[in-house]
Amino acid sequence: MARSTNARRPATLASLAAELGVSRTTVSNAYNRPDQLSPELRRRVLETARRLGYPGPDPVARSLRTRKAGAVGLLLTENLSYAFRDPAAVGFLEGLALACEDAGQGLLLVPASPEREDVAAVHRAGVDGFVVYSVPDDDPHLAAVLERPVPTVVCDQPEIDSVDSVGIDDRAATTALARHLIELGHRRIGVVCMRLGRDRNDDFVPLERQRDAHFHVQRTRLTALADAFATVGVDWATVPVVERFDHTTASGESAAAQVLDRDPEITALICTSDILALGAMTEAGRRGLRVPQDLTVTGFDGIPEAERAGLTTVRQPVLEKGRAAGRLLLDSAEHGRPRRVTLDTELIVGRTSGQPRAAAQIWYGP
Amino acid sequence: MARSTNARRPATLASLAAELGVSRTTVSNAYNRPDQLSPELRRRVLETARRLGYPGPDPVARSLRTRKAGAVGLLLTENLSYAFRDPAAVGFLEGLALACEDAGQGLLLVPASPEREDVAAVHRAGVDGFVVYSVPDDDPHLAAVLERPVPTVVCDQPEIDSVDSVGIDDRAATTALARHLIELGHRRIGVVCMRLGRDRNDDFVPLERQRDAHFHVQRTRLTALADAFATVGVDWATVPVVERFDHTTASGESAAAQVLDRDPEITALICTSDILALGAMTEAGRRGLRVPQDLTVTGFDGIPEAERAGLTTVRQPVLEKGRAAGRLLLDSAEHGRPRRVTLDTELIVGRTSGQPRAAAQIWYGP
DNA sequence: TGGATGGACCGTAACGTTTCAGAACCAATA
DNA sequence: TATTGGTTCTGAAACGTTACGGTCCATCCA
Repeated sequence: MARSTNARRPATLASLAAELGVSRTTVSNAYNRPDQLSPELRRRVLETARRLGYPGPDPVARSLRTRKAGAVGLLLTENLSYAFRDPAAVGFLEGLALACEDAGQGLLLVPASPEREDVAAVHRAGVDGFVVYSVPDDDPHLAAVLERPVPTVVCDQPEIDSVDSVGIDDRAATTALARHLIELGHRRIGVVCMRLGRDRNDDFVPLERQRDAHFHVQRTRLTALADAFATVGVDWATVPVVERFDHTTASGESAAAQVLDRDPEITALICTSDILALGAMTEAGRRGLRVPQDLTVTGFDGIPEAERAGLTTVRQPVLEKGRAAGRLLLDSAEHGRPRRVTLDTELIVGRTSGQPRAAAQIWYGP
Repeated sequence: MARSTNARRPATLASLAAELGVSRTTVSNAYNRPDQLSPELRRRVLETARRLGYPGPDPVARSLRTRKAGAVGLLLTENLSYAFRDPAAVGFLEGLALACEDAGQGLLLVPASPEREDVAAVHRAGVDGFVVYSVPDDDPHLAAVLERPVPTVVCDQPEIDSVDSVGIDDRAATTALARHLIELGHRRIGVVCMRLGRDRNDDFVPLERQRDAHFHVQRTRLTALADAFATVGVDWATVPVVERFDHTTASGESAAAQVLDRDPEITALICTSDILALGAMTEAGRRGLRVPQDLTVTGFDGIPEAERAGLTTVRQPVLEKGRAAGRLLLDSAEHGRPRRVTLDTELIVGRTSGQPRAAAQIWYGP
């Protein structure tokens, strides 16, 4: 059977050069450095390439030779569904994508689901650097990234020696939020937080688990809350803290319910993300609790939906965070010590925080 | 000056083999096929690797040899900001990312801004296939993708010979929407659509430009509207159609204003996306027009925000679209003719469509 | 006419890996 | 003892490209 010309072994730069009777270098130059050969020869090369079905230099072979992949890897060990549904994560992604686009670099989403222990995807990623966004500090994927000999920027992670990082001052931001609540008079509070480790624990969080939390951001916020409320005599051990693995409004609802079931007397429910807070508001409404008269609810992030809802929260510049991470990674200038970028946050006092009933009596009482 | 051992030329599989006095094959096997060598030797290999700082097989070299990049390229020639701000696009991305994750493949966002004529990024992308999402049919990036000898799936694009595609029946969906409005009695309408070509034209759209629109989806929807309204005697040439380059609610606002300025008598404003429709509602409110009593507004996509707003729209399964595109691309089974996946849509009649004033008089008059 | 200049092109040597067919060895079987 | 079968390891050949350091030759100027 005669084979069509298409079916034969695909053309390469070398075969094209042979066909033309020129050197491989010349063919390479025809694509990469048009000024290095005569226009006439270049035309012939390109025409012959078309005739032979040569699709141009193979990107992988090129990468091998030039030692440049032209892409940045993004590691976010989060179930991708949640990542794309969390406006804060999407904003980060947008910022990072913009930085990459500006630099003409691709952005590779590395397939690393939390369940999958398989680190091979990290090894297989052909990238010039990694951005690691909010993964547990004991995640094997993170370890695998750090073993790769490429620059890395971590974001919302504990600082690592000799690795650049981007983040906010979670402690200061949380402290400001806590002070706001303290000044309003809240002393009996509950907390809803995101997952604290790689294992699922949709339940109350013992002090030990809070202290050993593997998500740096969550741990820092909890500690800051504990410290702030300690200054006004609140025993943190008595504060109900509930954790949710899935980062959804539904989680916020059920977690709020769990806290309120345990201690119906709390006057404020502090959530470590807006998504959770929005769910908590739903649950409050379901119980006939008015916000903020009966219950103060706060979030964290400052996503648009929270703003619309008038949520008291901490706004953080998520897009800038992504952009900063990208810039840091792509700015290849030599730098001795690791660079740290800390972005500003802003306490947004909305309509969901107010004085607790008891405090209100003190203020407005006889 | 003595150099630290770190500064010397990085270790490779070959140098590691030399150090150990074994063949390269054996070292390769130590990483990729542990069952092919004795546990003892494997331990030695891995230990020596650690000592020499060998980070494991280079992913690019591996890709060159295996002819697998382990990643899928996504081409969306849209300003990335708008892509990440459009819930429909994010939903698509989520679906595609899920499909890739399931298959253990990476997802590479190819940096191709609409302004940038530079197609090099497409050539440079080390991927096993491409997904092309809603780019103009004359986009040079698309042409570059089609020249690459890798499988491709196009989405929301005109069908291309021998290329798989995913989409919805835009014509049928739009026709259903138009019929709904026609049955309500609307005859005098205005249209707000997304951009129709690579050039910016934030203005009214002549018939010719509608017909020659390079965005398949927009073109199809406009044609379907024209045909549907033609059946009830509406001369499409008299229908104000306004285009906006940027896909934002602000665009929806200004476009609605432009239409209403031109013809304040219209009873329905049809927008080809929910984002635009939400903006149009804002503008209607600003003018004191009640929706739907004074003005009917419709969208397209069925994003959550539209649902909350009670928008009359067409819901399309954006996540499924992304997932289907990914599955199609990654299902490497040989298939003769190109595959076409058409997903179902649903007309959502919300609170933003009603009878026009004139029609209402007919119904409820004396 | 000699020498300098610069454009056009070339040959070789990597880049770091996987694959494939087999070699060497050893134990067990006939 | 010869044969078989299995495990463990090897050598050489790709995979397709670009970097580097040239050579060659026509042209220009003095």
